Amino acid sequence: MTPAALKATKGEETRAQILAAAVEQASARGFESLTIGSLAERTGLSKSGLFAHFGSKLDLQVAALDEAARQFTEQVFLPALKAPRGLKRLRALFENWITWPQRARLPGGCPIDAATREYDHHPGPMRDAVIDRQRLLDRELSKTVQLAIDTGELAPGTDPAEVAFSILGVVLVFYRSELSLGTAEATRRARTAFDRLLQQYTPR
Amino acid sequence: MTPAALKATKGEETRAQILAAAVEQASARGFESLTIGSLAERTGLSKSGLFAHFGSKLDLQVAALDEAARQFTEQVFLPALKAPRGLKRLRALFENWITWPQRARLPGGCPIDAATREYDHHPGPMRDAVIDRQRLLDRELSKTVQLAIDTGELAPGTDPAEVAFSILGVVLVFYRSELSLGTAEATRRARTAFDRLLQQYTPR
DNA sequence: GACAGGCACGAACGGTCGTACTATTATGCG
DNA sequence: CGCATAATAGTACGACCGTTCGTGCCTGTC
Repeated sequence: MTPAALKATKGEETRAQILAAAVEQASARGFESLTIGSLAERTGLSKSGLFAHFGSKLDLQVAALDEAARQFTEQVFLPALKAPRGLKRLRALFENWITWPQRARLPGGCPIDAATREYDHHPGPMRDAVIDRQRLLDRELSKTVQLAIDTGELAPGTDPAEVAFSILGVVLVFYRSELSLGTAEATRRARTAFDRLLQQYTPR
Repeated sequence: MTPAALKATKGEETRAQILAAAVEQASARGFESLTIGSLAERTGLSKSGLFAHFGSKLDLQVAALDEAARQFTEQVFLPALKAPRGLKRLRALFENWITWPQRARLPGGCPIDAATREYDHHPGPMRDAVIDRQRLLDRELSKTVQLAIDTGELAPGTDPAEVAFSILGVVLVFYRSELSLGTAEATRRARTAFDRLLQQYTPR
């Protein structure tokens, strides 16, 4: 009926709701916690009814990871593209990144962070998907850094991958410290670390 | 019999073996994967025989976390104390830290890293233990940084907690990048990031 | 009004989970 | 040695796991 969702059949809508719940749960308790039963209860479906939307539990997990990545792209990466290329865009990306879990109502923190740790050393489709995402992220982050070099805001000769590596470090320690330091304090520290990091690479 | 383990009864020995296996498994698949059955098979005990060593699964998990922390202290922190206080000790600590999983034959990476992500947002004894460990680590790391300020190797007025925060970030991104970049490349990048970080705070 | 498809349901399966209980074996001390 | 006790095995339980299967409700089409 609604013009924006012309092709959304009933089934697709239900599937989307399931995946939304799945991402939320994965954020809090990890992708391994995505059991058919618990998700069925959460969404008000029967186990078999929910199961029918995916061929297997593994497919469900992969779909949930894809959905999480989609949300990340949509809410973190794409909005940053509105900022002018260079440092401003890099800063916007960083800000979107560390505020994403709160904005997206993912109380358990970044689900992709969770997935990475869960499947890093666990061969299978989930690990493959996780590594792909990680490499993609690295590449996009490096590109964003490169643009800041091109604009002259970062020193020429700067290794974009090196900067991307360190930025990811700041994001990870932010996520980790949020609980022990509190969000406000962790945010403050993360911004300071980010600023000092960039300052290192700015031309004098 | 052995003079070093005078008071080690049979049961304590078995318990130690169980915990060693548990830490190894937790490193690879997380503490939530520590099931009675799988550990019993791993150690050649029966389910009930293994279970008798701990009152519950939760106790087993907590004991495994304690054991992992003990190993970390023993193999990462204490050896660094042999280095003279200041930058040398800080560097030794960092080096021990990022090489620990390999040296300790923990193919799944740092088990405490795993535990932190698993229980960050999951109230209960495991989370309490994890947060305690994290705060303890922060404190010890900050102290080590402070010593490098005292020796004049880092600039006076440096905030030790700020430096500790960033160092932890480098360690985390190292762990994460090990798989996608390979250990050699990740180690190289981590060392570079660590050096540049310290350089920021060295008196000119 | 008959029919077809998409969707969800309930019941049941073999399996593993954590955890009680009881029984059996191993150990270490006098 | 003999015996108390510690250590392990055996068995059974209810709960939940992922999955399969048969069934019925809706909705839209001829």
